[in-house]
Amino acid sequence: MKDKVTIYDISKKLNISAATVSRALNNNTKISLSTRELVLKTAKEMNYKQNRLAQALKSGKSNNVGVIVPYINRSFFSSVIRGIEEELTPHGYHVIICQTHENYKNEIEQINTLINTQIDGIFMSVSKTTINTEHIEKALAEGTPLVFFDRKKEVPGVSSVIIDDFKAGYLATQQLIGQGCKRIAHLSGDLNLEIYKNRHDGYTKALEDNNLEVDSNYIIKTNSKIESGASAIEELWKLKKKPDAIFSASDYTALGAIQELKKMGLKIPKDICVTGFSNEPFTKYMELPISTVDQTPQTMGKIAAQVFLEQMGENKKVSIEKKVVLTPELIIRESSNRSIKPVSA
Amino acid sequence: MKDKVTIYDISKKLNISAATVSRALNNNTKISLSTRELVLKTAKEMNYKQNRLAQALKSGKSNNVGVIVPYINRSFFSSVIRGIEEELTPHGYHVIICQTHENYKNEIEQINTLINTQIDGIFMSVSKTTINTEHIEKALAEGTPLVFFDRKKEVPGVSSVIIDDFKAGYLATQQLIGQGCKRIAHLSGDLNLEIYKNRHDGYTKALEDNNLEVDSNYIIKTNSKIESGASAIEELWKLKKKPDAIFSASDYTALGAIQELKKMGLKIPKDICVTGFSNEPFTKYMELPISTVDQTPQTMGKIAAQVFLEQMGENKKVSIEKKVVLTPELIIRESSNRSIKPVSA
DNA sequence: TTGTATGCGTTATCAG
DNA sequence: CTGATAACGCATACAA
Repeated sequence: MKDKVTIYDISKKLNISAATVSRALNNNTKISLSTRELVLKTAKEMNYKQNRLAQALKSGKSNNVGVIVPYINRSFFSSVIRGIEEELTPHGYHVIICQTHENYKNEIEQINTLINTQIDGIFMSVSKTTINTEHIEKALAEGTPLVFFDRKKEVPGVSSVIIDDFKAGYLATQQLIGQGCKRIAHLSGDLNLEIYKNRHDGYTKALEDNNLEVDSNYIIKTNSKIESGASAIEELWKLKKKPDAIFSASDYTALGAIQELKKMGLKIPKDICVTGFSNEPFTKYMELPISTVDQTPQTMGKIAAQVFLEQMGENKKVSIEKKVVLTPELIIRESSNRSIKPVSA
Repeated sequence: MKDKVTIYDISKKLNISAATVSRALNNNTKISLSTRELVLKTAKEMNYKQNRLAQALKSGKSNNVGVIVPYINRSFFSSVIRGIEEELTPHGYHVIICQTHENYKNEIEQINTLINTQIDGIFMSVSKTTINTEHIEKALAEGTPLVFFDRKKEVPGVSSVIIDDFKAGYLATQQLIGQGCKRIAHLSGDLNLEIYKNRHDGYTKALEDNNLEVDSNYIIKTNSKIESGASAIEELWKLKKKPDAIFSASDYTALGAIQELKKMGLKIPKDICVTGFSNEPFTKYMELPISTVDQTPQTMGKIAAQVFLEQMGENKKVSIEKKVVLTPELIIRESSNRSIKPVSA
């Protein structure tokens, strides 16, 4: 509609050159105070808006970053994105979001179109089906810095911000042992992802350190869905020795497990303790609040953004690789706490 | 790092003009099949990536849209964004996200910087503190199409996609009446927002239609927080005639109310029925699942995107104004259903 | 069908 | 301190 006003329009009106107007607007080079103020004033009067596109083309910097996640409406991911946005907005960056739907092919596609739009950086959590890292290496070769968060792959030159999933698995299991549990089952996720592998390893290490047997029958692979938790319990209850605790790598499977256990008439935490993972909002609100591990997603996003900013600050020739590992927080609630009286919420 | 390859590089290598390369790449104008294939082939070989920034500057179309919401990590908003992303990505658009933190000043700021980046359109849910609509009118005057979703303001020429909050309030209240409830309290939100006003109005209309008195003492303003729901109950219980049902405009206040009611020893739904709003994930997972209203956020996002696409298709001179009203779905769960036996989940 | 020239809005590099 | 000019990468009107 209304034609956008450019520095040219201002220069004409003021009978000065566009270059001068540009300088006045960016107030870096030496320029007379009087003309600068004049330019600033008339710019405002004429409702001038800088065209960031032209500026981006000229400078090669778009001031946009891309965030690639499996699904944006998952509590964890949207919280990370919130952290990224809040850290980057004050620095003039905009955040573009992309979803992979846990699909490797989409992930490649998203990276490519992001690169085409001259993105300044990419934040990503790889999808479950991602095995190869060629697409990531290509992005790097293209000169686009990349930061992994939570779900990472080993790629030289790529920074990452994760939590210590091993420690989280260890602490959670240790706490269950502390409640007197001896036969602790683990509902695991896709071991193709490091996070699930590490939670699993932390779990087994805790068992070993406490001289408890690691029984592969007690380790069930699940897919982070509620139903998956219920069927895992069914499977476990076919065993001769039933578990007396469940450490689930996901809150959803933990919930499904709890629902199934209750259906079978078991009392939680008296008969069996349960701990989940991720601190999904619902775990806190249940009448039987579920113990879980908080991954501090918002902080994770903020740190990832800071790592990116650092990277942009350096002379970008060297790709400094920074590995940040955040400490997870075990949140002990009623589902794994036998020492408190259950108070109905 | 590696220098980006341009159409110029291709043209040099092939001894043809850059214009021809451009045409071949966009395969619209008449061009010989042989050269087009040659260009396409060598483009791939040279790992050519189209610079969408330059293209955007040239065409005046950035292929980016902005989405402005209070907080991105709220289930409702992230689901709407998911819908928008999924509808727009196939059309080559990227989605930029902005948060207002329910702050009017931030909202203005966000709109302005979005316009500076030559965004092609804006989707937004206004913040609670937004009264004035000048900033929105300015965006329109600038030529940027805008689509409201859920939380809208009356601005001429702006399309919107919302749910029928009046109907939702009416249906929810009606259902409570159907359970035999006669003294239904309403935990309302900020009436500055149309959505809360409409839920409120639907509530009162249902009462009137059933010859039940509308008692202003039964209408408590809350802020969508859990604690707010608890204190609302405290306040209501100071009344001589206690309510026998609660229709809350938010799931969080409904949850707070339920917690407080249980603390006081009341049985839900026997002694009192409760219905919330938004279908937050936790309402489904509770041991006492909470009745609520589903706003079909993902669909809302998809429709909003479609309205935008239509708008872009038309000759953009006329700002067609489209008002879409989606039908909410009342989800009746145990907290307001006296006819089913409570089955512990 | 293809090439030449120009401009999108900025900024950087020169002169002056 | 300021002005003219080129360039970022692409797409189009026009000419050939």
